[in-house]
Amino acid sequence: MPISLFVARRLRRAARVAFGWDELRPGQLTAMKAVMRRRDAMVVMPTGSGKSAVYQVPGMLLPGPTLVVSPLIALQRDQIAGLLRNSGQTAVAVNSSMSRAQNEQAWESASDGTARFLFLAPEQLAKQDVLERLAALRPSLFVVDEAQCVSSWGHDFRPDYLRLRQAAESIGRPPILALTASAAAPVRADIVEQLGMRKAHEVVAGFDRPNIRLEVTHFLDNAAKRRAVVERAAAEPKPGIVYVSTRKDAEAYAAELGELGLSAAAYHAGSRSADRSAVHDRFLGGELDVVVATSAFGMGIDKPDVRFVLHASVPGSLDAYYQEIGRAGRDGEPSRAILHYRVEDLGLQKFFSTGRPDADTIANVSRLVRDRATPVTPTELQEETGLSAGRLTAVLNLLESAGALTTEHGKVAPVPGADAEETATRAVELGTAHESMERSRVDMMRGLAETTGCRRRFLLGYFGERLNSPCGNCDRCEQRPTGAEAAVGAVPGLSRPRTTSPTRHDHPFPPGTAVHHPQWGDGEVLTEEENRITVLFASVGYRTLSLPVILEKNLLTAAS
DNA sequence: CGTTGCGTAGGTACCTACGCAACGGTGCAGTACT
Repeated sequence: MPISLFVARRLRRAARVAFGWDELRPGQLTAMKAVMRRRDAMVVMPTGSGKSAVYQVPGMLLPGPTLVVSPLIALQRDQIAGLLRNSGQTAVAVNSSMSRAQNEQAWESASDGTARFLFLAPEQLAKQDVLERLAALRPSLFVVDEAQCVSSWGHDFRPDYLRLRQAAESIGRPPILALTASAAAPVRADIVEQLGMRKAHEVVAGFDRPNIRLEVTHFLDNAAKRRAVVERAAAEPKPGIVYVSTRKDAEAYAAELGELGLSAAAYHAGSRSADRSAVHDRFLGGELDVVVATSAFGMGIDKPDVRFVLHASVPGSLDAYYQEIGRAGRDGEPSRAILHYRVEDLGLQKFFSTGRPDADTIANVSRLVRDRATPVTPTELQEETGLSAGRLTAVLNLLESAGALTTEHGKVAPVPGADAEETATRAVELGTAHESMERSRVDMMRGLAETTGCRRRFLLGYFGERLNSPCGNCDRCEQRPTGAEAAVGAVPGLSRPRTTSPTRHDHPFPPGTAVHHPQWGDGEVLTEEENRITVLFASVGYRTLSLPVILEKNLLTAAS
């Protein structure tokens, strides 16, 4: 019998015995087989599609324990409980919420084989003693759950995410499995690069959630928008989530909705953790009509019957938007994603997307490392520079990417022969490039809000998925119900007959085309609407280009 | 980048207008303190 059939049979049997599943979905099986063949794998599957099983089933069959890097301690608890409940498997976690004795106990069960799964936050893997213990465990699989965090948090907020590559190498480099529910192409590429994945097998399931109606309402006046948010949240079928961009707004809207007699609560990182988990539990338990939340309310919210997600303000990227609206309608019933849009609201998101380390700080840290005769610990550097731990790690990450320094056994040393000035400049450039990409992601959010075409087509195009006919379930489609999308791609001044083939284009840059721009280099066309296209450039991020202009000035060339 | 809150200048005895500074999101871990 061919080996792959044999592996598939083992996987199916394990899934049946442990989880009681009669069969595995095609995406699941493909990804599991890659894991069993000790290949690196990048898996993008929607929540609720059995994504966790991709590591849980092979984890039972592989010889060594499975290490799971997971961003939130609360999420780790849920998954440990879920594993025990669904399959009887014992899993443990090591983190700061537990006593020293509890953590010791967890290490013990991981090493004697009682626990097959060990959950850790990335910050744990920044510690030398943790790495040594992990190396001794000889894990068979290195899982990065919620892997979008590598890209979205690693560059600034939680820089230890960018050190996972080194961590994996120092514990014997087991195969890496990255799991996420949503990641556009550049995010996937960033994850693969930052984790140092080799020939990663990619499994990307469909992004479309056709039961969620997409809608955007434009406002000029802030007061009018705020009134409309309250009215809409009150009028929609419950339960629902209102996303806001500040803690203050969360409190304000929750209070207003409460005054209207709704059962509403605010959720953000500024509240006490007991209050936060109470809101979480009450929402999942069906006691709350509406949660008004910042982006803190997200991962781990798996409630099937959320009927609407209302954005009181734009999120910072289509990735964030998609994740947030994706919490609606998981039961497959009709649901709504409503965005209340003001162009001014993009300002706050632009602000959030800045904050890279400045050139002086980078040069200073580089000099300090270089001036030392021996490798230096980050703690020492922190004392000398006065930078916070996170800030310093972000600077070190940039300098390391630029080839200025290396980290070994938890100590930082200069790369022999590297030009100090050149590498510092390179580090600054890397920071700038990342910031430019982040800001272009905000522009894509604007693109969705301001598109004149089908919103779902735009959104799916961003994720690299092409929708050939308009969705019929967004406000744009409803405004132009007859042959609306036949006009897509039309250049003003050219009359063209309505076509039954919506994939025909009268320009050489349909979505999916690889293109080259003299200033921005290589890119790929993502979406098209009326007389413009959106291109993702590797160097500068997303750019929206006017078709008449690029055609007239011959600005863009199709690569193949 | 836009909103908000504070202080001051203006012209009129308290209230309005303006300018400028501060603020804005996501969590881990480890330490200090009840």
